[in-house]
Amino acid sequence: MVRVRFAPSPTGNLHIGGGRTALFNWLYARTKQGKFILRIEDTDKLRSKQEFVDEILNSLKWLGFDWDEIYYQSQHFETYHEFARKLLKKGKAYTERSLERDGEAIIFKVIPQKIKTNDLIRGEIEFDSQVIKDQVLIKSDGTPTYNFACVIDDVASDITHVIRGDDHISNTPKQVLLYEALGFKLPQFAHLPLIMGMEGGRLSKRTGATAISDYRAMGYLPQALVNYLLLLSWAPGENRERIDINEAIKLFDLSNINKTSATFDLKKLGWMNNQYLKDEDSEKLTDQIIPLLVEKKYIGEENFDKKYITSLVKLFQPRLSLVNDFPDWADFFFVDEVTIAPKAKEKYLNKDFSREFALFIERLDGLKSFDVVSIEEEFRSLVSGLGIEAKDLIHPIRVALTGKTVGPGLFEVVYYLGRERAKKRLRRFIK
RNA sequence: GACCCUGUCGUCUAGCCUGGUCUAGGACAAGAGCUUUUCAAGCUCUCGACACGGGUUCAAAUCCCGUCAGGGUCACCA
Repeated sequence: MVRVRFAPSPTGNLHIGGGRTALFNWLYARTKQGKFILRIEDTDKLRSKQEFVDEILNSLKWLGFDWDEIYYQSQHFETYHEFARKLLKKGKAYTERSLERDGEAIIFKVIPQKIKTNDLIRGEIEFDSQVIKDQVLIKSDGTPTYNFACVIDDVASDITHVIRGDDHISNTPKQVLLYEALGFKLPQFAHLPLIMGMEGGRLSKRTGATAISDYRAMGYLPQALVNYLLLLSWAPGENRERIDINEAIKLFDLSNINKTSATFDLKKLGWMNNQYLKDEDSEKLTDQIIPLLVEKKYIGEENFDKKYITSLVKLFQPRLSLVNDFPDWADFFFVDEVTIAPKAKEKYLNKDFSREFALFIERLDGLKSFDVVSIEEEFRSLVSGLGIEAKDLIHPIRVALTGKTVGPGLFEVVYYLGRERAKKRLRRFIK
């Protein structure tokens, strides 16, 4: 059975690169109906923090990656020592006492040889152990080093496929040497290409947010982020961009993962998010948006009309690229005084519309049924009577009502604003 | 510096394994236009790439070699 693992160290948040590694491991496990093991690499006592463990677990859950087992390295220190002692006894390792440190380190002797590994993504890779120094297994403080613990744990957990970032390629020969010295069977290795920032080099804070939780906070949908990440070194074929995770499980295979590192492109992520936002359940989205509106003091914490807000969400859904854009885009539905953007005023409210606005108010007052269709009918009849084009009045009215030059269809805006509020906003421009 | 990995539109990629169907396909971005209402939505169109040089071959994006470029790793960090 396929058993894979994702092994973050809780010395920081789960970042985009880690999320992608988790994704491919999880996907592979689900594709092969194997197990996905989460291993917390908390051997560094000083830098490991519980809050990071929580953060990583939450991010993973948010992305939708459930794990079958969880394993903490800090609970297995005895095992590391046991195997280190074995190597010592076999003469494959030695101890060393340094002047600056207390305690004794256990160090692995590297014997000159050629090491060949067959990587599932890159093919055959050959190393010469001459370039590898003797490896510390147990540090003077008694904690294991990364490469040693990694090997012991992968064996302890029966890991069949080690799927990890490209940056671990040069750790592979060191680990292979340890597998051989301990007489363990080698797993299959698969090294994923790295994700780069827009300016080249690793994705870093300078290039934008790196933590998965940041993307969550900004208003990206997990499905969109996962879909985007998936496309960053894998393609479902048939020129498809959107792919549902369950479909990906059917189509995924390690063999068609790219070898080339990919640049993280926020614009495409934004487009992807919009694709998913369009189809997202409006009520669910509303639940996500309500706290944002509360925060802006657009609504109270208790008394608000959820149905009404849901209707507004529906209005903006097709054109929203971030959930968090909603409060700013739809602010005119929630504030008493709309602020008119100077540029908007200059573009569409640059002359006197007193007569037109007054006539429109009259039409609104005369409406027996205040609904989107009727509003539009009255408006059309008004402009044809005035002998002007619809757009000549639509834009000025939109700016007067919303303060913006862009937004949902005008008649929907009037309808959801309500007759009285619409009239009040128009009157401000009647001299 | 040493070792390792990688090079198709600005970006993500299809094609490469199993040479001809590739005057290289799609998506994002950009630009232009359309939409009896805006665009940050939708539709249409345009721009735009096989890193370079040498082989092999009737034929190379596809196979081989070299160069160059980018990236990664060289800790008692993980």
